[in-house]
Amino acid sequence: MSDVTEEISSKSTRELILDEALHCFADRGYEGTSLNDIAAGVGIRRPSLLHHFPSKEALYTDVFEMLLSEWLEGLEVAMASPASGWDKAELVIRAGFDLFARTPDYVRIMRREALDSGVHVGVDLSGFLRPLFDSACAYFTSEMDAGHFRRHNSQHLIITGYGAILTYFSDAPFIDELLNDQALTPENVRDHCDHVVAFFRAALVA
Amino acid sequence: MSDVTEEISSKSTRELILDEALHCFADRGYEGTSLNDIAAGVGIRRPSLLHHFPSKEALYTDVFEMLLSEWLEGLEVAMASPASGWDKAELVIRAGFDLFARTPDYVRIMRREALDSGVHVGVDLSGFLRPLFDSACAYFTSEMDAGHFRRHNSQHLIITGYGAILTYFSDAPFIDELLNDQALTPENVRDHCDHVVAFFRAALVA
DNA sequence: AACGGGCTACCTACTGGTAGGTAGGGCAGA
DNA sequence: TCTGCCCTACCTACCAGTAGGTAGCCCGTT
Repeated sequence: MSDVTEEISSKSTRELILDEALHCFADRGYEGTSLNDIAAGVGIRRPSLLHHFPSKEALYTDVFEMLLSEWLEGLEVAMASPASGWDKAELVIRAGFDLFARTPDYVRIMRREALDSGVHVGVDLSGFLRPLFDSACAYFTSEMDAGHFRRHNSQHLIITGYGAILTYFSDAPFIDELLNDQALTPENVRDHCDHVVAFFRAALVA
Repeated sequence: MSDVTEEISSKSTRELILDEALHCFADRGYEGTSLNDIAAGVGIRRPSLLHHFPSKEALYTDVFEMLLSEWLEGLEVAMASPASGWDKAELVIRAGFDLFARTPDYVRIMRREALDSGVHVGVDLSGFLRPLFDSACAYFTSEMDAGHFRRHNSQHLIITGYGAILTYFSDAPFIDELLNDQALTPENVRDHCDHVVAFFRAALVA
């Protein structure tokens, strides 16, 4: 019970910090973000922030774990679907787009982490994502064996899909300039999602 | 004449600095790299480095302009090829892979720049790349109109390709972990290139 | 009275950048 | 051939500013 009240009373500021930290880290990266920036965004001083998190790295790790758990949850639900064949692949692609469109800041943090080879985060990133990767590989391979999909190397296929989907969100500011338009409006996200789905379908389904 | 000797004597250190800066910026980003890091890598002190470049930002801009000119050169040659239809698309994809495999550090800097919306660099990035983007769009659109390719939205198609190709190099450390293998060995790069070519061919060529 | 959550004031380490000095090569003129 | 000068490339020492983090006080709630 005391747990709960403690949670409620402290959660507000703590969550405000997590939200602001998420946004700052996504926007300017780990090194480019100072605790002063985050604290100022919340409306408190840096030492007050450090009252809630023991260090910058601990704060970052907490943000990153939020990210991972949300992704894992979102994708596992889609991958556990009883659908099969192309329907399931499309379902997972669309789930990924929904997930990433909902949390573009997460995508940019993940991309930065991939670039930095995970030096800032104290969690076992590959340990987290390998199971998803492996089960996705197994799915595509079995569908190819069954003749439902054209034959491709499953690992490379998934890496290609990962890059194609994530890039649209991570590089959104850059794509804005290329398109002379806002990449992340709901319509444009849907358009791109439809395109990726159609593209992968054309490549996979004979 | 005095120009030449001046160039020869100073070029060596200047180029060493540019090389080291390229590597550091790619590895740890603009904010994560200090001038001390770069100077130490070259084997000189920071003030000596600032003798060759007026500021950190100027050094970064020089590195980035090296990148842009090399990319522009490499891709324009491929895009100017007289080939047509799928042959030309494959040629450009393979040229891109060659280019990026030769200079993976450039890819990572470009990706960081895309994430940071180009705040560090004093050059007009979209102005540089828009012509390539637009002419690639025009090419695919005309080939689709001629019935050589399946119909897709050209802009989204190129963004998908851009993401699929670049990610393999920018996220190489991350992909290493996923594959339990070195992503950037010549064999693996060739394999992935072959995969992307086959994948795009399957999606585009009816 | 105890305490949670904020504050000011401070610390050390390090940042990008500057000031000023030095070693040594190239070169014009005696 | 020697001498004096300039220039490049590097150095040490320092600057102001900012980073992350700590110590300790204040104050409203319980």
